[in-house]
Amino acid sequence: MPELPEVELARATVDQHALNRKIADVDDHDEWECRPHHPGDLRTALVGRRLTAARRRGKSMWCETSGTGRSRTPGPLLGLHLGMSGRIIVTDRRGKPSEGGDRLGRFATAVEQIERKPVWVRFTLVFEDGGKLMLFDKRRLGRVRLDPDLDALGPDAEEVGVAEFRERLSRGTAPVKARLLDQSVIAGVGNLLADETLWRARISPQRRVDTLDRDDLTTLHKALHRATKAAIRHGGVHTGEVIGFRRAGAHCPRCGAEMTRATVGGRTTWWCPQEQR
DNA sequence: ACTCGTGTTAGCTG
DNA sequence: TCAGCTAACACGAG
Repeated sequence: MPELPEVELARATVDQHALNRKIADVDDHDEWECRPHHPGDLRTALVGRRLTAARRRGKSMWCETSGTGRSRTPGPLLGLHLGMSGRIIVTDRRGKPSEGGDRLGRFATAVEQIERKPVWVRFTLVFEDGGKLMLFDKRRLGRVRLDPDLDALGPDAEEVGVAEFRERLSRGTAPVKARLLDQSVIAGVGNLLADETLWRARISPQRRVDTLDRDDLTTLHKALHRATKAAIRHGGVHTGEVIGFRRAGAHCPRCGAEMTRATVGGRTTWWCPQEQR
């Protein structure tokens, strides 16, 4: 589920509903999700503080925290990574989930899921008012950590300018899709957003970056920007124009040619062999 | 039973 | 040393 658009929606939910509520308790028992911390570490670091801001770069999000008591010194950053299947759920004092930027009805499912699979709640902040911020993560590839290292991330895919994009993406000889997926080059592009972007730009995922000219890179930058914006607006990367056609026997929604599948950059990749060159 | 997967990363290779 | 690639991670879904 989570690529940049989903993480941005999660960040917006935290920003709108979880800030400035005092943290009364923390459930950080999941040693895998909270590694390398140990149970109680996050609790000790966070109880008594408030989240003061929700930030994001690529697929990584983090919250700034306040000082405790009289201390004005800010607390640690709380890093939240959704991994492959994580989602953030914030509830109010009555246990009702916040709507966030999400569609109607989605949170009803979230509540049902939590009730049906409480073990998939890997991390919880309990606020003084009784509400919670939960990381619900089926596959357990998400991560919670204090003061996460963000230095390895490239510029955010939604914000990077065309000149820097061209310069960073064109370095090396890898297939363009592998380069798009490399979070140290550009942060935020996942498997589906990469396929959507390349389809919009009419560029083959297998094209080596050293064969792309200036115009190709400009086109790609514009496609990435538009695909990302559209995904955020429509509620997730799965709403992309070509995503529903990433399956055997499907045909390109623009030209009708049969879609092709291969592994590129280590991930299952679908593209239109007619238009994407 | 067996394969696949919307993410990240340690470890290997040339 | 580095760019690039693979396997492994956890665990449910088909």
